[in-house]
This record gives sequence, C-alpha cells and structure tokens, in this order.
Amino acid sequence: VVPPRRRVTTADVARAAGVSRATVSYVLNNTPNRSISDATRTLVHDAARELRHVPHGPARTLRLGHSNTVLALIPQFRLGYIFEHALDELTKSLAERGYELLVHTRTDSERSINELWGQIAPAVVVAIGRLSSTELAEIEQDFPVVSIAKLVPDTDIGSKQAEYLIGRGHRHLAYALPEDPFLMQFAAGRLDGFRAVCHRHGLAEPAVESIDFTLESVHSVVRRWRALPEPPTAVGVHNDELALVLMAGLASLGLRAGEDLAVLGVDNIPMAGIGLTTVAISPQLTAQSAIAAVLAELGEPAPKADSSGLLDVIVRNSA
Amino acid sequence: VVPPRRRVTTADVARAAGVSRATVSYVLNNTPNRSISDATRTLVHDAARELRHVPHGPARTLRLGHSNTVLALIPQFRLGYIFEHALDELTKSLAERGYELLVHTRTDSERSINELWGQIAPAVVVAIGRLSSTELAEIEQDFPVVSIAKLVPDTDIGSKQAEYLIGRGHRHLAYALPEDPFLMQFAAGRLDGFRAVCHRHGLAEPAVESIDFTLESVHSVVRRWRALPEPPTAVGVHNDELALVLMAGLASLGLRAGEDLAVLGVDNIPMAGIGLTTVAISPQLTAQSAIAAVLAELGEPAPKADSSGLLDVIVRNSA
DNA sequence: CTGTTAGCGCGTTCAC
DNA sequence: GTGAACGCGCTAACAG
Repeated sequence: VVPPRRRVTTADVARAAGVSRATVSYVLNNTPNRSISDATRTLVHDAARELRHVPHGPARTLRLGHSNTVLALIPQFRLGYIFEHALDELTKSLAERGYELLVHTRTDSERSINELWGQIAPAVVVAIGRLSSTELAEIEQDFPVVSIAKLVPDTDIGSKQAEYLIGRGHRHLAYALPEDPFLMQFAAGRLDGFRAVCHRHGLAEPAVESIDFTLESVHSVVRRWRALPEPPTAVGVHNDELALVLMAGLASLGLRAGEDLAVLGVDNIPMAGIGLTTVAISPQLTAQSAIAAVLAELGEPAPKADSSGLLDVIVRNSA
Repeated sequence: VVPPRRRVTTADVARAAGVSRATVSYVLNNTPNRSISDATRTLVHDAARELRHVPHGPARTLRLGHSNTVLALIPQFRLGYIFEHALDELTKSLAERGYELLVHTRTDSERSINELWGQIAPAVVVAIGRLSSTELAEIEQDFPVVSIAKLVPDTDIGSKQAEYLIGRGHRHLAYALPEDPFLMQFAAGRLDGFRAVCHRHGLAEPAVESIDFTLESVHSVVRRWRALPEPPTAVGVHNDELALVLMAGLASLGLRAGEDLAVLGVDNIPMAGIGLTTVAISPQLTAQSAIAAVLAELGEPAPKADSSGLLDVIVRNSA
C-alpha cells in the first residue's frame, strides 16, 4: 500500500565516514564517557549531514523500550480555550527538552487505545479529562501515566468569583451552570468554591440555575431569579461563553449587565473584550503545573511551579 | 529514567501455545494464503489473550517500514470550531480502518519536526494549514503527504453569504474581516467569493472593514458604514465570533441586528443560538473531503464524497 | 584513549 | 507448520 522508501541508516553514514556503526552512534548521541577524537567526530557529523541522515525512531524505540514521545490522551479536540492553550504550552516545553508531544483523541473502541500505546511506546502518557480507573490501571502496566483530570483548580475559580462579587458589595448571589455534560465535570468544583465563600461570608445559598445557548433559557432563568424574595444582584457564570449568552439575554430584556445584574465569567476568551468582567486563568501558569507533573515523571528537572497569579479578575464593565 | 517494563512478546505466546513464533504471527495477523488449522488458531488466540499480549508497535514498524499511524501536523491547537470537529471526525474514520490519528503542533524548531516523523514513521502525514514548500518537499521524501491548506471552500462560503443577503433583497452590502493573521489566510477567499457574487448581481463593491474583539472597533466601523453615501443594509462577517461582537456593538449603539443592519456569520458555533443567522459548515462533510484524501493516499477504499449540503444557511433573526 | 565486533529488542516473512 | 534472517540503532565487551 505504502511505497517503501529508501532510508539512510547509520551504516550508510559509517561507510561514508570510514568508521564503524558503533562510532557513528557514539558520536551522534554524544554518548558520555566515550572519548572520540575531534577529527572523527567531524567526519561523522559531516557524513550524516551530507547524507541527510534521520535516525529511525522505531529502531531506537525498539532497543530502548520507549520513545522520546509523550502521548496525550484527550476526550475530544474541542476542549476550550484554556485546555488548548495548555496543550500548546506543553508542546513547547517538551520540545525544548527533546520530547515530542503527540495528541490522540479517544474513540470508543478500547481496541484502538490498546494498540495505540503499543504503537508509539511513549515515555509518558498524559491523560486529560477523565479516564476510567480500569483503563488507567491497564495503561499503567506498560507506561507511566500522569493523569490531569483537573488542569485548573476549579474550587479556587469559584472562590475567586464569589470573593470578587462580594468585594463589590453584592450580598445576594446567583450561579449559572452549563448544561453540557463535558463541562459539568468542572462545573461542580466551581460551584463548590463559590458556595463555600458565600457561607464564609454569612450569605445565603446562591440561587443556582442552568443555561444553554438560547435566549429563551436565559429569559426563564432571569425570570426565576427576579421572582425570588431576595433577587440576586450578581451572578457568577461557569465560563465566558455562557456569560456572554447571559449578557445578550439581559440586553434583549432591556436590562443592562453590570447595572441591573452583575455578570462575572471565567476564562477571558477574546470575545470577553466586548465588556465582560471575568476571571482570567493564565494559560501559561495552567500549563506549568501540568508540565511540571510530566517532567517529574520523565525524570527531567522541572522549573519550580509558581502558582501565584494563576487567577486574575479582568475588570470590564459587566461586574 | 523510565523504568523498563517487562513486555509479553510473541515468543511468550508461542511457548505457551506450543507453536513457533512464525505461527503466532500468522495467526494473529490472519495472514492470507496461509493454511493453519483451527485448532492451532484457537491455541494461539487463547494464549495471547491469557498472557494479555499487546504487539509492540515499534518492532512491527521497524520491519514494515511504516506504522499504522497517520500524523496530522497542525499550526496550533486553537483551530476553531470546524477544524477541531474535522479532526475528531478524521480520528473516527481512521480508527474504523485500523489507523490511529496522532496530532502534533509544530514548534519553531525544524529539528523537532524532523525527529518527529522519523520517530513514528507514519503511513501518511496530513499537513493542515500552511506548510512551507521546502518543508513539504522534505517530508515528502520520506512519507506521503496530504496537504489540507483549505479544509473549507472559502470562496463558496463568501458566495453563499452574498447570495443569501441579496436573496433577502439587500442591494448595499458590506463585509467584515478579522484582524487575526491566522484567520486572514482564510478570509481573503471568503471575501473574494462575496465580491464575485456582488459583481454578478450588478451591485457596487462591498464596503470592507476589519473588526477585532472590542466594542470600540465595532463602533468606528459602523460609524464609517453609516457615513457612506449608500450605507450598507447587510453585512457578511468572516465568522460567528466576530458577527456576535458586531451584534453586541450594534446593541450598545441602540441598533438592532436584523432590522437596522442584517448580520450574517459563518460556522454556526453554539453561541449563534442566541439569534445569529449564519452559514453553517457541516463538520461531517468538511471532514469527509479530508478523510477521502487521506484514505486515498493510504490505498483504502474511500466512501465517495458527497459535497452537496456542505453549506447551509441557518436562519435566526439577525438577517 | 580510540575505535571495533557482536548481539540484542520484537514482529514479519521467505524458503524449506 | 518451522527455522532463520531481516529492519535499524544501541551498547557491553574487547583489541590495538
């Protein structure tokens, strides 16, 4: 099916340089505790460059037992702003240390995933999102696994939201959850953090509602909030997209976000630029904790993670 | 660094089943033109299952010259709704045919990318977005490359936008471009299509402006449009995100999208649910053309692509 | 100190 | 149904 291509091997390089294959390997890998004359080194390097030698990964992997590859398992490609940013950062950090990040989305068939890790023999598997514990156990038999169920500290996010709103003088709060099941796995933590801060400040339980991407859902939610004996004056929303929907809904009701109801999002997506106050999650810092975990597993020295400044409220005019 | 793990090899299976390694290979791969008794087959399969044998990809790849892997090279993980959806679809289609899709984002270092394809020896490389022609040539030396610079037919999108708006009776059109350079590589095609249809209908050149994610940019753009001798009554926008920003900007000026100015987006992202009329691009069909190209390169029979219904106007109330 | 020989890792496949 | 060689890079053991 696939036409075989003629590869340049270390044997070709050895022949061209007039040395043995072993020498080529030592030179190309800069193997420690091996003294090889500079003359020979140059010879080998020149030959390798000349012939455009690219070491064959599978052969090396076969010998070593693992590749210099990190496999990230993700549930789907549409992960949202922060996750996608974090993957880009992880890619960069690993590349700097000589590893390649490969990303694979999991299909339903377990056969597929089984074959996959056997296929590339990654140095480390990074599991993002939830992975069933049996699957996890199975992968762990063969490779080290770093599980990153929660890339972002969801409770901290919820706390930050509540603290900001309370700091602005609001005493009656509400919270808006997503309906998407994928997002709900993060939403619970955010709501917990939000609630905890409310309690700590002696406020009543926040009025929790779910919204989706329709104006109607916003209308009915707002109606319910306004019908409360103590209508909320501010609402923490699970993320910016939903917050923007809420803002649009308010506008369509003739209400103004930030005046009639304070709206606070999470993520600081580009569209928040239109005036949404939001809890920004630093993509760089977010990635850092994940990167640190992966590097630790690889036995690479990791820059110490500094998580201060991870969350930051960007004040615009919706809250 | 990484602790070696004891693997189960075909030799183990052969020993357990009391047959030779060759037989194990033939049975496990169901090699054609090989007659092996059912009794032996059962023996081998049972032993393999018992020992939980997972074939070692690198060894097989070493022998075969390529893995059953397809490598997708993308410029970054934040690709937008359609691209990400298409990757998910491609993953599924390939999985059904026994291939694994691995995605890698390209960092600046070319060293890295060189090592990568050597690393996993993919059956096919799918390049998404632009790849410099020298890079392309280099990869092509070693692996078949499918280049998907334009996943979506941008001119068709622009045409569809113009046709819809003209069909609704608009005679003075405008177009809103993004400022993001990554998006601009698609924007030109959309604008071309839009323009072409305007010409064909004998309309004046559309008034083109760029907007970003701020209300201010929308305000100044709208001001300029309204100052025109013949102010546009409808605007095609490069994508939904920008269209939503435009809608928010109109609202903040006390104007109503769909009444004071018709707004038509592209993509049909979830947030469009709040009332944005938009050209939906079918993620499934989009993926289909890419999938067909990849399968063709793999020599797999591809389902014939049916591109009708790729673009579809979802009418809400902004246009 | 400099460089070589030889065998390994694991699945595939030709020749008997 | 089997023996043996092969694909390619790594590295322990060894020779000059």
